[in-house]
Amino acid sequence: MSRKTEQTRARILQATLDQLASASPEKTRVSDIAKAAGISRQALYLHFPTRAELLIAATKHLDAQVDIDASLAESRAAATGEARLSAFIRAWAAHIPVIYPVGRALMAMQDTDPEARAAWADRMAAVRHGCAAAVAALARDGRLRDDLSEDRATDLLWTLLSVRVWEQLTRDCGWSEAAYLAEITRQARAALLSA
Amino acid sequence: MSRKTEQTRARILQATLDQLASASPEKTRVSDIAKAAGISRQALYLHFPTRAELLIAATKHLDAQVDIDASLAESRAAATGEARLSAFIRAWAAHIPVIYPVGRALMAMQDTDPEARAAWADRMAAVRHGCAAAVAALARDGRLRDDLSEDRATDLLWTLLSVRVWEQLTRDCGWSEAAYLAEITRQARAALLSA
DNA sequence: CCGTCAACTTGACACAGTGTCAAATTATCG
DNA sequence: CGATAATTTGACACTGTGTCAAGTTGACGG
Repeated sequence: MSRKTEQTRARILQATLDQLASASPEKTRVSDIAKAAGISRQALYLHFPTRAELLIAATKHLDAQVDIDASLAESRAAATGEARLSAFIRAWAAHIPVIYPVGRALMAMQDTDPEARAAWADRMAAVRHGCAAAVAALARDGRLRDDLSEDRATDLLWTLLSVRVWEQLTRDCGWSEAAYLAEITRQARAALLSA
Repeated sequence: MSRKTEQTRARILQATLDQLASASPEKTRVSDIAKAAGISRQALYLHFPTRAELLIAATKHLDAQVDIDASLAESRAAATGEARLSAFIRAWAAHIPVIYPVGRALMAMQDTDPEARAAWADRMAAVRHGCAAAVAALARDGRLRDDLSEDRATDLLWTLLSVRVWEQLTRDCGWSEAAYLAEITRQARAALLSA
């Protein structure tokens, strides 16, 4: 892959993210993205075989830029389970708005494209993994609600932290991100911690 | 509107609900529904102008069949705010699986069709109204968390009871409906009630 | 300075699904 | 039975994705 190919590829990916962020993701067409990248629609297909793969690649491109692992470092380093839970929620709450535009596009494709479905499921599985780690830390401290298995607790936390919940609270209900963070943290503690 | 027209209309609506329930709603085409109803695709368009309107009509048809108001009677009759909350959640939890297939189809169209969006938003607004009533009853009893406005509390309950949350817990996580009901009720109490 | 090869453009087309139209046919109802 | 409403058949426009082929541009090595 030549220097130029790589440059164009990056340009397309950036144009994809820009376009998704500015217009409603669902009605962003391949031709819109190509135009934003300054190439023809057909040229875009020389780099990415399908719309779904383009979106998936854009997600990875975004990941490479933001380095989610760094923001999770605080969570991993936490001394107690409770601290770990708080730090995890804080990191994730800060991350959602970043991935939301492309996430929305990917979610909208879930029904029609199995690849997009798998890609999004994969990312959500990573979040679930983080939830599970926080739950395990709580359990280790003996702070997990005793009528809840770790699996159930993970399901609950994962659902509480889902993009859909964030979307409804911040977009439909108009909550600020700070209000979301505060209330969801409280909610997660109420859901998981023993009395 | 003649007898026959009404019969056909009802047959189409029922076929729509059946089809939506048996196949994945997003990929149920107008032609599939017409076939299930035993008429031609074009004949279906004589009764419903667009796919969106058909889905909306199917939702109303379903409503007429199930009589949601009756199941909410217990909630409205509740003596205390807490009883009202529990009864409301119970009624809604029983109702979600019923409306889920058509709701899923409507949700999938939200991005492309403004009418479908409005129709679904309207139904969700009705749920929100029920949430608000339960919250108001709690407030009247002085049982509402004092650091929460009624609006905020309603937002929270409404989100907790959203179809997406139900979907994730019961479909993705495999929770039984009973488990969903128990945990969401607990969650709602933890979210709203003062200590 | 000139080929060559890769990247890109232009324009055409197939395909699926929605929605529209007109003409012919079949039911239904008074 | 006859008028009219309901339905069928078949064709077509439109949108967006994805494919294909032929021609153009430009960078780079010899």
